[in-house]
Amino acid sequence: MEIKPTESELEILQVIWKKGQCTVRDVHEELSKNKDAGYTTTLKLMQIMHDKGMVERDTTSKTHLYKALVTREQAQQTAIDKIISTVFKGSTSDLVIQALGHHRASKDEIDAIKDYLKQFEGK
Amino acid sequence: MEIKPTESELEILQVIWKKGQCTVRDVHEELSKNKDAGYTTTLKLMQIMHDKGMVERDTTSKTHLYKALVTREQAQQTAIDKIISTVFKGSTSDLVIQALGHHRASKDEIDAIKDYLKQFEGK
DNA sequence: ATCTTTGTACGAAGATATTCGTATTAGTAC
DNA sequence: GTACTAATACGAATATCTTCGTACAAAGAT
Repeated sequence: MEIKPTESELEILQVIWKKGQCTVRDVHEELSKNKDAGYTTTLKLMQIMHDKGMVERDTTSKTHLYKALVTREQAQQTAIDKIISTVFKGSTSDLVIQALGHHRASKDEIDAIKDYLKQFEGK
Repeated sequence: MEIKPTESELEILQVIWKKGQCTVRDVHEELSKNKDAGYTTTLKLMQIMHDKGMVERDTTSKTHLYKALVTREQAQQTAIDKIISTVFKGSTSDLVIQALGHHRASKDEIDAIKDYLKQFEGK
């Protein structure tokens, strides 16, 4: 299945990923902090996401409860694949170096990456 | 200035970045290899990119010559910033590790990254 | 000079994404 | 029950992106 959330869908997914389970109102309140859109706009988007199979919902009570079907990891992978092929000429290391260069990582983060790289030692 | 090339614009930029300087025909031939769209579609898109200030063009001769004004590095940075904030919760190291995990990097690439990380040694 | 080829300009149709108004329904309070 | 509130459903307007047909202009071949 092809996973390609749009801009707005990603904003919504972020809220759902964070809270785990959401009503439309939950999502809307959260989005309202940064952006100003009508309640029914959020509702409609979430309905569309449901149609697309990106989220599931429990409709037993009047107020529906939404959960993500697309995991954050899937979305991460899709996003990485896309930018590696479109702007990084297929080079993973270019991406990594560029990322580290402009987003000053903390020492812990650097250490985490170094640890991660150790597994390639013997090769 | 906000740089946010669309999907199609990115495909075109890739060709321009690679060749440095392009006619519409150059770009179109290149795109035709993977995709099948009309010549005037490519032309129109490049005109729009010009309107948006993404490319400049030399119109002294009948056949116009296009150059990119948006650099690959800028596009890379924009792309990274966006996915770090939308799907990686702001964590650069998550991005790096996820990237390395799914795109088996070559030994040379790994080495390049290790070298790069050395500059953080003393900190 | 005319014909053919190759190019640009431009408008408009089609596709997709976003926004919102209005109608309706379910629950709550009185 | 009636009125009020909070929710969903749905259609339609708007915006943005993509595609292409048609018109016209410049250059080259005969």
